[in-house]
Order: sequence, then structure tokens, then C-alpha cells
Amino acid sequence: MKIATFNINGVKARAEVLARWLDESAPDAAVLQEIKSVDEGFPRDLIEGRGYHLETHGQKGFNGVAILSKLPLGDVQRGLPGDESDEQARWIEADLGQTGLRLCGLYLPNGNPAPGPKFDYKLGWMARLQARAEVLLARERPLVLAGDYNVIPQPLDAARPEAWREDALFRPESRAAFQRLQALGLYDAVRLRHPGPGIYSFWDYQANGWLRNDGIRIDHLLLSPQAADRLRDAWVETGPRGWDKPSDHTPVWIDLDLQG
DNA sequence: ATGGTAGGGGGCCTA
Repeated sequence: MKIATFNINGVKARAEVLARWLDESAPDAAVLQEIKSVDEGFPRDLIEGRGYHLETHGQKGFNGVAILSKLPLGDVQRGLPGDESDEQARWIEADLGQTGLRLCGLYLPNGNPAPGPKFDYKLGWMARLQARAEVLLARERPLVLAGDYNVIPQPLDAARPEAWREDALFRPESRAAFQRLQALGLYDAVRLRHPGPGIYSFWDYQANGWLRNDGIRIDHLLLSPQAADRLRDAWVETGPRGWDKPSDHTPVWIDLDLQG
């Protein structure tokens, strides 16, 4: 079963890219970030017309996440627990059919400028993510936490790490929080299969980041032990970053040996 | 030190 995460940077502006990607790459399930659409505005036909079930958690203008799946989605939950006053649409989770797999889609706050209130919000959000991950891990079942983490975990995850030294994506506090999450017993799927440098999932539109391969790896799939045991493969699909009107992110994938 | 580009929404904000 192939599961992907893709920050599409605007689902309406990205309709052609999304359609082509679904047709060519055919994920069994995927989580999307930065749909930048309210639920009523989401182009559902684009997804459902290709045989997917769809659950969205959007808001006006910014953020917004979605899950699509060939298998029916069960027990859908929207919003990261832990702060009733948080109105930003950054979290959705659901069961995939009868596989026993819980799939979570997340769009972790960017946090710039740091320090400041936006950085505080990012770290607070990561603390809530930690708490949610603990609850889900206690089920001792296959679990996938997939999305745009807005964290560069290590220097080898950036083409020019020194350029990110003061950035909220690479500051010690952000990296430490990501480390603590993994210390719960979560496995970075791409790193399980590809330990070396030069693997990126985001290239800035500005300054020709893509052409210069000036990238960073910030889109991750973290797996519970029960999911990691079934990991067949993990990879970054760089092709869509070179298409017309691309997102600034590209899809990241896992292939799990799960009974559908 | 700055600004470079893109999307959304409706005139700056977020990334």
C-alpha cells in the first residue's frame, strides 16, 4: 500500500498538478497540506472522480489539510487536541478501511520569525503533537504521522545548512522537539531507507532554488514500530517539482506491506 | 542586509 504526503500550496491553483500526479503516481492514500481552501471550495470531483474517498479540514486563505484514500476513511478527527482556542486547520486523522492503520496528516507551523509569538506557537504545537503521538502510539498499531513538519532534522537535510541556522525550521528548539518526537519510538521512513545526504522535499520559488537544487527536507512520514515493521520502501518523488506551475514541495512516499 | 516568487483575497499576509 502506497501512502504519500504532498504540500500542494493551494489546491485550486494546483488542480492540474494534482490530477496529473494522481493519474501517474496513483497513491492508495495521501495527505495534503496547504490546501488554502474552505471545505466547501475544495474541488472534490478532482479527487472523487478518480475513485478516492476524501476528508478535508480547511480554512479561509491559509493552511488546511486533507486525506484521500481508495479505502473508506473511518473515525475522522479534525484539529490537534490540546488547545480549544487554536483555529488554524493543521491536523486531520482517520482509519484506513479495515487495515488497522491510523493515518494522520499534519501541517506544522512555520514559526518564523524566531524568536517571537509565531515561534512560540510552533513549539506549543509541537508539544501538543508529542502528546497526541503518545496517545496514538499506546494503541500499539500501525500509525503514520505524515506531513509538512517545517523542521530540517539534521544538517544533511539541507543543501546549505548554514543559511538556515537562525531559521525557525532549523533552530535547536525545533530540532530538539522533532528529536523528542522520534524518541517516543517513531521512525523517519525516508531515513530508514536512505541515510545519505542530498534528499530534499522543498525548494523555494525564490532565487531559482529548484534549478540550483538548493533544497531542504521538511516533509516527513514518521512510523510507529508496527508500521515500520511493514515498511517495504520509502522515497521522495522529485518529478512534480519540475512540472508547470509546481508546488514548492514535492511528494514523499512510503510503501507498506498491509492487507487491504 | 536585502530581496528574490507564489497563492489567496480583496488590499497585505503567509510562506
